[in-house]
Amino acid sequence: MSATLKEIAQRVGRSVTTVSRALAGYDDVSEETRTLVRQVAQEMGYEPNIAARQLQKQRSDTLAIIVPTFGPRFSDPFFSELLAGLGNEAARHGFDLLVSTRPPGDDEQATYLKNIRSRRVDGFIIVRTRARDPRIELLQQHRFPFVAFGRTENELNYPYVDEDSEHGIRLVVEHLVQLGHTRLACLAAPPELMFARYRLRGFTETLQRHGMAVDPSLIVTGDLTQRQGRELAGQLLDRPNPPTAIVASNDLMALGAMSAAQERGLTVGRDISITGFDDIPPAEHAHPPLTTVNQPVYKIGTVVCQMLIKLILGQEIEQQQIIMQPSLVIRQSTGPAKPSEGRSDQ
Amino acid sequence: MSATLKEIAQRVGRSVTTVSRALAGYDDVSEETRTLVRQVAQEMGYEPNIAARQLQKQRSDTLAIIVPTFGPRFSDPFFSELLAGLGNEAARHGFDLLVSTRPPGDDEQATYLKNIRSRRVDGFIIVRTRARDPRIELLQQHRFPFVAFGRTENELNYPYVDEDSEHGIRLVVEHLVQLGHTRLACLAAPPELMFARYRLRGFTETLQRHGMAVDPSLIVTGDLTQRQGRELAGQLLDRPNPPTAIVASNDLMALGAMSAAQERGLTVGRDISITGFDDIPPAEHAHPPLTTVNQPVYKIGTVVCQMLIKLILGQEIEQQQIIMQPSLVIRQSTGPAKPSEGRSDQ
DNA sequence: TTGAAAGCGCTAACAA
DNA sequence: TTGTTAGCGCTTTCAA
Repeated sequence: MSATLKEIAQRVGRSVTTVSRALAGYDDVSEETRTLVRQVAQEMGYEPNIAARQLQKQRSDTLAIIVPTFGPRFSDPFFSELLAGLGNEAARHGFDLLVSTRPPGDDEQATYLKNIRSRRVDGFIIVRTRARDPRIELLQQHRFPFVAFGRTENELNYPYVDEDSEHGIRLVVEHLVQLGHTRLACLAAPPELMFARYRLRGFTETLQRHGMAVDPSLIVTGDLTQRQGRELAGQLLDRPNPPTAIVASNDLMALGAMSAAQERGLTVGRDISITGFDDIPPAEHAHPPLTTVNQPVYKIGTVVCQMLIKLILGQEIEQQQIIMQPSLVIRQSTGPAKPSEGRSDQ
Repeated sequence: MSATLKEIAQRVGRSVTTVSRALAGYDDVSEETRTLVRQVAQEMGYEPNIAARQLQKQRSDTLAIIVPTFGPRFSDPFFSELLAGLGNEAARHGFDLLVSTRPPGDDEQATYLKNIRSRRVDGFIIVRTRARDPRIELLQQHRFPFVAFGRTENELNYPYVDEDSEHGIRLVVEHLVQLGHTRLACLAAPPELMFARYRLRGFTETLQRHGMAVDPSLIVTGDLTQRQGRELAGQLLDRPNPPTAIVASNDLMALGAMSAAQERGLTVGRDISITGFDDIPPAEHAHPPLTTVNQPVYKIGTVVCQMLIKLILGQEIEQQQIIMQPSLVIRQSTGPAKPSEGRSDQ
């Protein structure tokens, strides 16, 4: 069906070697031969057999991302956007992107190992880094190329891109404090996720810096889904002395929290302030539009991808570790704290 | 680094062939040899080299999906979920999933051709079928395995899974008619997309069946994003004689429409009814929760994937064309039409 | 400027 | 039960 070098060679009356070199653009092929070969290759719709080339070159020109996710369904716009960034950049460099989802755990490790050993891919993109991340340890141990989106606890010496979550949340909290809020709740994320720690730390430290007490009962942990944001925020709001502002660790939970507030007849931005993190498209188009922290996910995807490809090609990387500064996007889901509102006791 | 058959062969003092067969589980290998080989392979962390196997077997055990998308960013939960369904099912059968995004057009075709000719993948998943779909024609012409999610205008004889959009919208419109609505608007989708046609047809035909006029000015076409849903619905609502219900072609636009209504001080489900299609997770957690049509996207992903793998393996497919029946999910974004409200003239 | 030969790691037909 | 041989399609020495 699709042509091989051999077939072209027969047609042009040259050896396979010569055809190969003509196509590869080597200059030790006569102008005449080169033109002829190229033309015939074109005519025959020649496209090199990937497997053969891989076997010979010991490279697959393929990148992999294994999205750590619980449950079969996942639908976070955050990931769609990251995938688009990674995929488009990979394509620009002639690389393919292999995507799979796998829950964290032993099976996950096995999948990495298998891909490494079978030479299935040339490098990995690691997302949602964990405090102590076995994936990174495994990859380092095998000296296998990878770039992470996120840091780890012990700050190993590996290439990563991350945004400064702590700073992002600081901006959020300061914005709320300026608006007069004093009872702030936090929808935190699972503490094994590094970004969750940074965001939580940004929350508590900024409050403390402003001389405000941190009420541990106002810090609850969710699984980053809209559903949980809605449930947990609901519980928070149903308490006798509810918070006047809710700082969510991601937009999805914030959006859920908005629903919870609205279900209780509250007007978001007036009766309660809610903030997110990520700035996914729905944040802008929610009602009211969500105040959040903009994280350039698409951009991060492209940068991560570029770094990984350089690593694979053995090129120099200018900067091995990149921290991007996120920015606060003030929309209408935040507003001044209501004058007195149930402070004091209770 | 990672072991090869040859290395194992040397260690166990057998030929490469024997090792290969022992590992493959052929029964023409002595029990003793088999055990030994397996054990050594295990010890050495052997994993077959994919490229070599592909080259030999002329199969890549890889599926590809090229998501047709305009602009670099895309973030539709619909696709995340479809990807999860496809990917998980593929993994179950030992297949990998290659994901890329490419805007419709010439470059798209070239990408398909390249993957076919280079034997990069064994089959394609086609999504968002178009009325006359060049991808399907190309693939058919090359006799290359594929399964589509969606039909085409001329209903070619190819394997597909689709949901009955026409029926889905019919359920929606009948629900609204029962609630007393008479001025229904439609946020349609680009007409080259087949599902857009079915949904629009479902809209107009159901209205007609109920003896209601179809006002062409109440049918506007959007690009399926939340942003456009918001803009177009806004325009609709700002008219002198606005609709009392808006039927959107997908959830994202419906969610945008809800924001538009709320920005204008309307209470969705009371002052105006809005419906979606897809039943993506945010639909359930919006405020108010969105009345929509449930489409089992994850499930469709798994079925499509199963069919494609059977096709590739040359197995019999029971049913080449599958139409799934979607179901109406009534939530709070729809409610009775307000008594009189600006009917008559204007 | 060209070609013969080897080999990437694997599987399979055939022979022993 | 095992091994020899060939070959998948390509790239890359090395020699001519």
